[in-house]
Amino acid sequence: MENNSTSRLDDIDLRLLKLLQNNSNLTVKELGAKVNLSATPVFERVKKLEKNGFIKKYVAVLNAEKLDKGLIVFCNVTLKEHTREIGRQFVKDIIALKEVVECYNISGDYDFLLKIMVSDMKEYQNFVLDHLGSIKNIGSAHSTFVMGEIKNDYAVPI
Amino acid sequence: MENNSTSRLDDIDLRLLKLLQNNSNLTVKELGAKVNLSATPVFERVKKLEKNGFIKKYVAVLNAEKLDKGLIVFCNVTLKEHTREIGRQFVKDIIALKEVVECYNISGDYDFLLKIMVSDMKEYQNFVLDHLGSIKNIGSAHSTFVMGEIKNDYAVPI
DNA sequence: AGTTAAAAAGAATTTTATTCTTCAAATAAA
DNA sequence: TTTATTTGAAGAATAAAATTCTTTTTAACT
Repeated sequence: MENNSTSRLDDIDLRLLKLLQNNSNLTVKELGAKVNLSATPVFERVKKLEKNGFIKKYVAVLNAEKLDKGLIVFCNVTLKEHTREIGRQFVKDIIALKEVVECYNISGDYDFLLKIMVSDMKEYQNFVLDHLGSIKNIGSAHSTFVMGEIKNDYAVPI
Repeated sequence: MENNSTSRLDDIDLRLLKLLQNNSNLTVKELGAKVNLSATPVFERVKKLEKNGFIKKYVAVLNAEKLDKGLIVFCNVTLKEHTREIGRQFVKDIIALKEVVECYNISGDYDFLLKIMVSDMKEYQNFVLDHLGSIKNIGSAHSTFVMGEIKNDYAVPI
């Protein structure tokens, strides 16, 4: 079992994380030039950051518009009942819907916040009627449409 | 200027995109094994996907909890006035706030939806008082706290 | 069938990641 | 203050990957 005390981050580790969450294709040599180290220590630091779970994975960020998923909708939903079993089933159902790219259990008037990506209004309508609508125990659903994306870093603010 | 007609995606391209948005560290050889091609055509296809803008960038996904940014807050805000100039200034101010990792211009009762990442309630309070509070022309702000993250793919549903 | 263009494969090359060994600095013990 | 001991970094050597180049196959068209 890994202990947190084995992995204290110094300033250089943080700078490496910041650089990598903006561009993970930087070579260890390029990273080294930015943090004033040679390739080897950079390599070892990055491997350690991966091993200790600070870096979860490496992914390609795709262009949603070019892939015809340009309409983002936030959907607030409430459940009719709040038993553990009903919550569990809802979560299971939601995870199966590929259009739902994020889902959070939230405080306030609603129980869950979903972020949904589709091509357009028509596809969203179909999604609600065919998929969301058939999930059991949804009490209410309130959709908010994204008119413009101002900022999306895909980054933890460190 | 690139034209869309120059870049029609076939089934293999789509499979490559799906694979890469889950794990961009797969080698061209590994990708090839999954789509039944050798390294070279996979390499050429991926380069083309990058060049044509289907792949925006490659990033490391960090562990927010381990980096002490485990509290996610969605904040709905309205502006007092809706002139172009006031909107422009708000956007400029928001972009400068590193805690705001996403920002959308939305339909409905509010004007903007912000996704904010901080360590805990105390830090959120400070963020609201010191940063959000000092932005001009905010009419109202309504915070929704994330109690649990159910799903977060960082992926376009293709 | 024969010609041409596009896509794929395989070999060759270059670049990068990875490992290994050595060195220097910092820390702890004496 | 000196002497071990550990830690982090550097540089060289190696392995693996990306990238390029050439050849072959496939598919479309005449």
